[in-house]
Amino acid sequence: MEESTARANIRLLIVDDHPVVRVGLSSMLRKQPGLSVIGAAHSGAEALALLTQTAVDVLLLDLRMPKMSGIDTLHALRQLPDPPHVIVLSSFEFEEEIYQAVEAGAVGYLLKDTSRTEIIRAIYAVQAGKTYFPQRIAASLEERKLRSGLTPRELEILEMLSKGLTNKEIARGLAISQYTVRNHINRITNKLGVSDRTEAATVAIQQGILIVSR
Amino acid sequence: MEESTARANIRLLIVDDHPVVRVGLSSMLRKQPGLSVIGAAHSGAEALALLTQTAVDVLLLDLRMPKMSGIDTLHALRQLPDPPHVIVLSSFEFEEEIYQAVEAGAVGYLLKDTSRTEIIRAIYAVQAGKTYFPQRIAASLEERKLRSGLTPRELEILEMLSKGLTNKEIARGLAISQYTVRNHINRITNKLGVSDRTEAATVAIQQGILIVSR
DNA sequence: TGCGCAATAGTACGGGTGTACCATGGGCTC
DNA sequence: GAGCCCATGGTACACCCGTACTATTGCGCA
Repeated sequence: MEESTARANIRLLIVDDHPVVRVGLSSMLRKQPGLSVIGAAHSGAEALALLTQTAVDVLLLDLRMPKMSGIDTLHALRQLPDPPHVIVLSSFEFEEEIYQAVEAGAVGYLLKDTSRTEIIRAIYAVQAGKTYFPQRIAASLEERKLRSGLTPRELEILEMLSKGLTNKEIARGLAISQYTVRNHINRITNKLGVSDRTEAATVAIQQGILIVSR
Repeated sequence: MEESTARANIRLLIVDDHPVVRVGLSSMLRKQPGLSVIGAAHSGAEALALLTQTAVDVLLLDLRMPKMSGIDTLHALRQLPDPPHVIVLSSFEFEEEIYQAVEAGAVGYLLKDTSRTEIIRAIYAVQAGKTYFPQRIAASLEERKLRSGLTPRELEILEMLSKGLTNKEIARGLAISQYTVRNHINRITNKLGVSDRTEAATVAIQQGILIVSR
């Protein structure tokens, strides 16, 4: 909780492992009346440490960071008594990533190619308790599951298939029949509108249905 | 050509579609003695227009931009009478991308999570006619082809296979025999150390051998 | 209670895939 | 010219895959 009347400023914390982005965001936001950038952390851990000492209203969080990812940080933030509103920053639009971030508690999402005005708009929106997603993303967040339409089981099999496992191997791994696996894969390729398992794997990666870990 | 004695400053041009990055780089570099940021373009086209009017020594170029990509911009730059030294900027380390950039004439490469000091070091290096690549990347640039070891033909087939084409379809597309295609694929899976065409596709995407266009 | 859906398992069949070979010709280098 | 790699084409064989069905079970929702 915070003193409600004595302060007009929204206190911001920037978390990004890229110096360029930290400097860029700070420069963009620090002289904006109504906002005050109280810090810029280079890691989720540093941000959490800062948050134990200082109250923060809105946190701008990079998703892709080494060691502790943005998603990890989001999970940790939820343990705090009075967590800030988190706007997630990402360089590319990777739907699975956005989806995970929202599940983990993010209330806003911005691509890094967003204008100063829109960033500020997003900050005010989330501070007011609203969510802020670019229209296209708001729609795709709803439609994402429907779009792929894959069931949990199908996603599981899709992931195994993309690793080069045969139907038999997948069947063994899941303790089901190879025929069932084949049926699942048949539904997967139908739903994705692709011709075979190979294309299913690449399309799934492209669409962010599958996350490739490097 | 440029007046050789009257100027000590290295003239920089920043090209990035992300306002955050433009502001960040400008802030980082503009007050550095010896450097002078003469502009920040949001597209390759804008940069090329600027270059017809002003001489630039070093160009900091984002690879991933809408419409005209960094690679496209590099190709266009090579047509200029006195092209600047280009340092390529990227958010992620995608080897195929770096490789293409180098082929297209980039002499330096920086991840966007690079420190101010290292960025400045890179600028001075390329201005002096040297190349600048983080050590790991310099090594991988050499080893990349060896690591995958794929021939041009194999890469071509790998790309087609990842789109779900069958051996016959690939054969038809390339006007060769399906047996030849199968032999190529056999060599591809052997070289990549994978079990089948599906895993070959996903591994190739992971390693940046294949670029997924969204 | 009944309907729909997900997950399961199966059969039948045609065609694709992967492996292990062998073989030839073109181009490049020593 | 010999040696090497690349691309090409082929045979034989075992196995995998994709499609088209059918069918059963269990869960959740109306």
